[in-house]
Amino acid sequence: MSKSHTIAIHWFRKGLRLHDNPALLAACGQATKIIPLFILDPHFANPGTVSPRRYQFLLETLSDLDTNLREKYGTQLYVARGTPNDVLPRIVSELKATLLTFEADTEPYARARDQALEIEMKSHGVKVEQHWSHTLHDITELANLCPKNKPPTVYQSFLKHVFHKAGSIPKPVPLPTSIDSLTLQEFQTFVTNVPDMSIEKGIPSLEELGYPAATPCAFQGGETAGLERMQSHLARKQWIASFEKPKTAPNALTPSTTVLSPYLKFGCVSARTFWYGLQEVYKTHKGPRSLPPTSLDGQLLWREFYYTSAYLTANYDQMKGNPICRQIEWIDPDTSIEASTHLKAWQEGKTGFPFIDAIMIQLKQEGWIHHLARHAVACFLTRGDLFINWEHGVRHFEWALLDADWSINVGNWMWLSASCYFYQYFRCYSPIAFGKKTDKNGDYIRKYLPQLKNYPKKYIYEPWTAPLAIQKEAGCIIGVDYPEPIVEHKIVSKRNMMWMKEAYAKHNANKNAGKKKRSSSGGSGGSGGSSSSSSSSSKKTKR
DNA sequence: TTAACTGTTGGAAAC
DNA sequence: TGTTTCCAACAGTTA
Repeated sequence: MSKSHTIAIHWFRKGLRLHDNPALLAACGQATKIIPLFILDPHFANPGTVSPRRYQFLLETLSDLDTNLREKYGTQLYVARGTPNDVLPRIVSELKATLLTFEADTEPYARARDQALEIEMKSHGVKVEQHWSHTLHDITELANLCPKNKPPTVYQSFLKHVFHKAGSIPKPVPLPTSIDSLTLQEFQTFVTNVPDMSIEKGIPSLEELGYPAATPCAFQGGETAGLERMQSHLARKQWIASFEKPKTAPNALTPSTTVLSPYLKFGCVSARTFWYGLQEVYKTHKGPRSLPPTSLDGQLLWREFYYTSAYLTANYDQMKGNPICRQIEWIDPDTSIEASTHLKAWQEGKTGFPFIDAIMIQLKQEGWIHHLARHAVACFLTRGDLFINWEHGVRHFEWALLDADWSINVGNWMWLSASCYFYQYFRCYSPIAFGKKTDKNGDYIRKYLPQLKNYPKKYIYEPWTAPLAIQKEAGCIIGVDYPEPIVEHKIVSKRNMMWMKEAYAKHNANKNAGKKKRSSSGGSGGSGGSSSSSSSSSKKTKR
């Protein structure tokens, strides 16, 4: 079979795997020589926006990919430093490559980057091929199926009217049979004009990127570790078939869910491979299975839901100018000293509520917390207790989580803050009661807040209520060795519900005013006018 | 148009 | 110890 290209570059971004990688396979099918390339973009290689934990996970993933390319295909991963839109045109023209393949990406930064790149590549006479393999379906296809191209906000109707109309989910593609590449020496004889990309340096260490040295982590990055994790869970057929997310514990000492999210985020594990693995278990398992939304395949469907919603929503990651987001007058940490202190206490796990603080410490140490733990701390930061804008929560999670996924993270924050998708603001997580349901003894708190480990279980969730004698006996004085609670939950949560009620009333008033205006002006056709204008007048004083 | 129904995962008290 | 009931009551969908 003759191939129409001599040299192709397969650019790894997400999709950091060899299995089910249609873009890589397309490169192998069309070109004689393939350059597997990763680019360390300074936009991401940045201690301010990516935690050391997640960067370590990424570097482990790159290292695993490199090893697999060497051992299975006799090639390697080439790692360049620089901005992709600068690096790629230079490499392409040095190597005289005529094909560039990569996996499609829906995030705004990636969309803008890829669009500019595609134009640039065309001017070099390079064919660009994007393949959809990060999600179950091509997100643009799902977006096109959305009625009036409106972002979905209700899961069940998304499934009914959008997802189930998209046809069957593409089957994972096979591994490449071979990947013929260039040796580093050959590569370097081609690439003579780009010394600053440091390709010969290979995969960097954390220190090279300005991070502290790597430390042991519960979750090892990479396709190999990800597939092993997936397989070991798929082998527990009864557990897989009966899985119901709301029934798993946020404060289990070993994770009560799969922790495949970091691997799905980086594409170490293919969502489709996991999907079909699950379907195989459901098919062969005797007895009933749980169903979406709470089942494991239901979790993958949530992912499609948020990706589609994010793709169709302008200004998705902010409140202002975001058409699906309630406009709420949150207390601003930039102008309120108290709110800024509160935000900092929340980030550092020093709120004085052990359940909240233990979660925030686990997040910092391990880079992963259970979904319901995310609920508890997100509710606490926003409508539950501190009444701080969810955007601050997004930013902290975006920095700290191994699985930080823009579409899902932002969506969950809007959900929890009752800004979109979920509106029952009077249902509020208690920072004291919620954790007790699954951990009466407070073992989770004892693990992550060792200063409290000797507290009697009666007081472990609210240590400030313990008599001084007991505090002394436990070796931890509240206000000295562990903070006093920064707010009185009962009082602020009631106050916040009132504020939420006001914000909702205002929203409805604006909506109705908009309706009236439209009907009186004779329905001039122009849609979506309701986005702005809610927060203008009448400033409440909140401090 | 209206009204009933539904929405992945609440808390606290009563049984 | 586990299940039921009340609390106070929103938005989006469907009949």
